Amino acid sequence: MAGIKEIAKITGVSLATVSRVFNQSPLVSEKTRERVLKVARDLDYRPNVMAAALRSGKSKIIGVIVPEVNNLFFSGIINGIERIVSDSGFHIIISQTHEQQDKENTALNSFLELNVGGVLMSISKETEDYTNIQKIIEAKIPIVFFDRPPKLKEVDSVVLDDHLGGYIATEHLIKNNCTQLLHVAGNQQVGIFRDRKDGFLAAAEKHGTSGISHMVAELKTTGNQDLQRLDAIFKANPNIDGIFVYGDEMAIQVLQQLKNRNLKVPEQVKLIGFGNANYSTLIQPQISSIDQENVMMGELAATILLKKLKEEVKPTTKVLSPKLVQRASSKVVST
Amino acid sequence: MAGIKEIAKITGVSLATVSRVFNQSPLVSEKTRERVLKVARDLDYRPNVMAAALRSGKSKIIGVIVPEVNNLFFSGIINGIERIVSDSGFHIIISQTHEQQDKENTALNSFLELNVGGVLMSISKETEDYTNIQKIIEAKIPIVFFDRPPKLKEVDSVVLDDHLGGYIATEHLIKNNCTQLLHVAGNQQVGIFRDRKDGFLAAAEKHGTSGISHMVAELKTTGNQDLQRLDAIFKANPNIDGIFVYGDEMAIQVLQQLKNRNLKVPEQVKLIGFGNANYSTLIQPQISSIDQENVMMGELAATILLKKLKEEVKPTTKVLSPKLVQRASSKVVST
DNA sequence: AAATAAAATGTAAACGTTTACATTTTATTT
DNA sequence: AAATAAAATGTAAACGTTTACATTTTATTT
Repeated sequence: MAGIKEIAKITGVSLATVSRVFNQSPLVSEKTRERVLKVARDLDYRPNVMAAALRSGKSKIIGVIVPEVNNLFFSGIINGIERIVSDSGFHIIISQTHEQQDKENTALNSFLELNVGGVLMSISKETEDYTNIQKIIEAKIPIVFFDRPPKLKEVDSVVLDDHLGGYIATEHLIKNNCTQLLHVAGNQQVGIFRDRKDGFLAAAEKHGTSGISHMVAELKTTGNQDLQRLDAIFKANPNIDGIFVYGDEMAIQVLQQLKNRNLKVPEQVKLIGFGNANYSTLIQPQISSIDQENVMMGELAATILLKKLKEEVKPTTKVLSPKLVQRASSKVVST
Repeated sequence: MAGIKEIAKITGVSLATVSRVFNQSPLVSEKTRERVLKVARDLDYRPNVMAAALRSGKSKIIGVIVPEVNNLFFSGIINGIERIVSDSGFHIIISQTHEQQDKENTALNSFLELNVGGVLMSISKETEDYTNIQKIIEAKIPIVFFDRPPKLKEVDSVVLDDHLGGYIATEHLIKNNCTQLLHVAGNQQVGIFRDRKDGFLAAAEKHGTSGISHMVAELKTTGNQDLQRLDAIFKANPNIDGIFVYGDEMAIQVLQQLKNRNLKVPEQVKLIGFGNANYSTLIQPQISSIDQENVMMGELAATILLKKLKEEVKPTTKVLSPKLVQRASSKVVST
């Protein structure tokens, strides 16, 4: 395998100059640059990332930490990141936390060992101790958070406006003539679920004067108990005609419950989920949802990181707006 | 950040000896080993992976290539790999091909640049040219394939017995009193889908003498046309009472179709999918499926790779047996 | 106790780059 | 044309390990 040395010898130029060519230094004439690149191509030269990393103290690796890889939201983000990073010469290394702080710490330590050039991450639900994140920051490794930033100031992050998402979903139901609203809310320990509920409340209360009533059912577990509680609510409140569910997976199950009660969707009850998961479309009727713009989120986070790798920029928080995706489950049906 | 040099100085031992300690060389006395490890702990020493990789030509990184990360099958495999590799000091780097050969090549080249210690991969559906894989093999980098090996001899691989899976699924339907069998088959270009179909045929034909009849509907696209064709089949063959679908995602859609035709599942028609995806349980009735033992597959592939990293072992192909997971959609109902 | 073998340790070069500093070449100004 | 500034190139050390080979120490055999 040819190295910088061979290229230097063949082109009759010094090691330093060859190195400069590959690091796009402006301190090299067009003529020699071309000569060097030609020889490099001929020799099928590929820079030794390890050597460069050792000498410079920074590797061409970007560490990505997500709670779970097998999740449409996060895998979409990863795709967005890949799209941006792929032609920048950086390699991506993905770690999962499975929502466990110790796995997160292991991953962060791994990144330190690898001298990663930068980090993109979403913190786990469990994480409350930020010392490992601080280590990264102290090591001057640029880090950008997406979706779930830590409660620290002066950090870069790209997040979704979940409050707005809840608001949009609810307003959509109201516009489509729903008057008795129900929000099936997720675990209120989780910030984003709280935001979605608050968005629901804000929209519902805004229209409260015009005969709109609303209620919230908060789910605790993911087991069958929750579903039974929900069913009891449907039984006790037969007038419910619009439901906003905090997530698509639960929305599918709510749809099943409604079917079991012989409530027609969307004729009698309109339904909207959150997350725009692909299985929203596997079922009949297809379920309306709120798209989280996750690919965009990944692209943005990566873009910010790449910029930080080049120059000093002060921390920013970018807030993305979710988008309504209307499908059959919330359509107005003329009778 | 402390290095091997500081440790050597403090313990009064040479660089080489310190290095030996961290590489579990047997050529170091218990006494000095302990002394070195103690000092290392005190200094919070962490070996510089880059330097080691540069000198030895092999990095402590294992490259993993999957078609798609957002896929329960592959993410399960990744989890299996992580479980085995995590406490071996190796780092995992995951790349997706999105079933495109050029992305696969990019990933493989990336791995060469990073001097990965080993590779675990499942080739993309598109891949027919193995030159990049050969490059890895020529570079003496151990490689183990899972689920989709290339058509090369002398490679290590861990695969699923899809034929057996199809057979088990079909036999399950027959045992549960189905006599008019339908197999909804996937794209026959794909080897595993062919195997599943062959398994179906083998089981059906074995019982053909005892009044079992069977037919196959092969799907070409994933669009609505296929669903319409299927519906036509159901209409023309109202006696079908057992359906084996090549995958769970399609199985959900088949279930919808059956419901639309007012065919009761499992009372009138029994249904079984393949893959044991989590959404099989989101819907009513929950869909029976064939579990692909993917976590086990990842664990096994990783185990084989780690062994290959230590010693010379000759290529093996390990075939895993899929398992039946029975749920409501194929239960026998007493009337 | 001497001779030999085995175990433990040490020396020094090397892996392939980057980079601070020095030097040379080219372009610009007077 | 000389003086100066800017651009391009070169030199050599360094990054933190590993490892072939050499040497010393310890254990074993005669």
